[in-house]
Amino acid sequence: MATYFQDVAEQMRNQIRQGSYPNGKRLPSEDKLADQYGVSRPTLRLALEQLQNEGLVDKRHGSGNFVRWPADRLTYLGTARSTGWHGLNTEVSTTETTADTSVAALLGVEEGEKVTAFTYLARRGTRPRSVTRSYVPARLARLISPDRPQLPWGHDIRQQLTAAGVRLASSTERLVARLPMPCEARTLQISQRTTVLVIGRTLSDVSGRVVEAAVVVLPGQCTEAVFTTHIGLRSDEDESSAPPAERQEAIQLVHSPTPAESDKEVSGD
Amino acid sequence: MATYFQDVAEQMRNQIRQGSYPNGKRLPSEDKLADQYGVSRPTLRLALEQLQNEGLVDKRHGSGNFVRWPADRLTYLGTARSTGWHGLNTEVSTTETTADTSVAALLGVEEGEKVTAFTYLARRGTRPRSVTRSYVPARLARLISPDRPQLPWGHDIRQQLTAAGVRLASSTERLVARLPMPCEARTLQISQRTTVLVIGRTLSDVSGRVVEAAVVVLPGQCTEAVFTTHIGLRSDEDESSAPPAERQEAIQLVHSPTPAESDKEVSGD
DNA sequence: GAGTGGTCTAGACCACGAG
DNA sequence: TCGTGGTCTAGACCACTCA
Repeated sequence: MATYFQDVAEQMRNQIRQGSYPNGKRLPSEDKLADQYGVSRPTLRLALEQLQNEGLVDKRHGSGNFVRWPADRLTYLGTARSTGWHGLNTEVSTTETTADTSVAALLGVEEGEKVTAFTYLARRGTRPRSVTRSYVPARLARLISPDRPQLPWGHDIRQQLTAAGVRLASSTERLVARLPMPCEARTLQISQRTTVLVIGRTLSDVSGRVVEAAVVVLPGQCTEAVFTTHIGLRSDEDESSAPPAERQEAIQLVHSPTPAESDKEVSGD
Repeated sequence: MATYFQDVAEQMRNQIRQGSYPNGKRLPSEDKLADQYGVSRPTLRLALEQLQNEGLVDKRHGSGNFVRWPADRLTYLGTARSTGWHGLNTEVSTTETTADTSVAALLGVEEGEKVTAFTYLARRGTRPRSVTRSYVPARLARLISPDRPQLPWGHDIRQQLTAAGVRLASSTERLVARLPMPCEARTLQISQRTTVLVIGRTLSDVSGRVVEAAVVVLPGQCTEAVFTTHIGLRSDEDESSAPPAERQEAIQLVHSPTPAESDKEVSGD
């Protein structure tokens, strides 16, 4: 009933979970595995693709396929409980730029207006685990100096805004599961065929203006996002105030890293 | 520079977005498209798979590939603003069963204890758009009667609990992007190779007990999830109270629709 | 340079849907 | 029944990694 590649995936999954292969160990080459399971290499590769999407296998071009078990997942914590996260080291870079169409729409400013972009790259060890691009209108950018960020998804910007006296009112986070754009795949060092979890976030102050907009891209295979809602006060009433934006086609990391390196790519390791 | 299948996908994407194909129209057969773009059918199918994951193409076995543009997305609204949703018709079925391991863990009850499961199937037209399985401990089940649900993801259960006097305190929603289990793919009528967005939700009362646990499975290609957080009160302080559960391997719809067929499915580990 | 995964081909056969 | 998409094969060549 099941297909070949599902069968093979099932068998390999069990092998890995039972610990037949230790974590970090290289699997036999795809040719050998194909022989071993009696299928062709394309079919075997479908099975590996499944396991990769489950976070059980880590493919490395030129090196091999590696076992990832237990498949540790990162947790993205929603705005309500944005605590720090251990085991990730995060780099930030700052760029002054102008809002393109999608950023302008998110931030609620005119297209071409000046904004400051903060790019967070979080790694576990040497492997990238998330990219965040956070945009702040120029008028607020001077309040922020993310030197040594403790928080991998730009939540320290919120803290700094608060500390600087900006009165924040609400945060909206919009999640989509999709395949990565080519540049995202490259930056995160994942295949273009594995899913990413994309979070578009806007932060508003008490006057309703958006003071920060961000896009977080996380490899679907090894992350989850958690949101906690306190139900104490009846917050169901005011839902007519801000209809959730009917058209927003693609939440995407608008790849324009620093104008200088925009032809070469970010990366580095 | 780019690969063939990305190139083809790009071209077809532009064609579709420019409206060269009207919404709902059948594309030429894969053989013809492969000829047309000068690639083999497997390569063309990779391109189609991309577009399918973007929600631009609807594949129907035996019938053809159909244009879906504009690619309307459903919006899952997090607990804070769980309003109704128009254009979906939802069916519910109720099952009394006993908690298996994963349900027991979610609900915080003993394995084997009696629980009531509500299964929501939401459709747009005839096509399924989400499956929700909501579990309530037997002691609370009598409070609930989801006759004619207005809400496709079981949020009416929360309303009924509130109406019955249960004092709710918080809701935690945990999102993962992954490939569907075979049974999920069948229920949602999607390919096993397109991603789903899975939301695990637990609802706790003021005493900290979990009163409802649910799993929502949404086709990634055509849904997004939105969470809004009000920042008025400082909710950052109490985050030590409930650490977000270190191990929860697979949030999955534990397919046991009718107890009868539960012996030959499921899997797990 | 040897070995690995990434991409691609040109076939084949099966399962499904509609007339 | 016929055309469609779903799966699978056995090769081929390229790009990457590492010794």
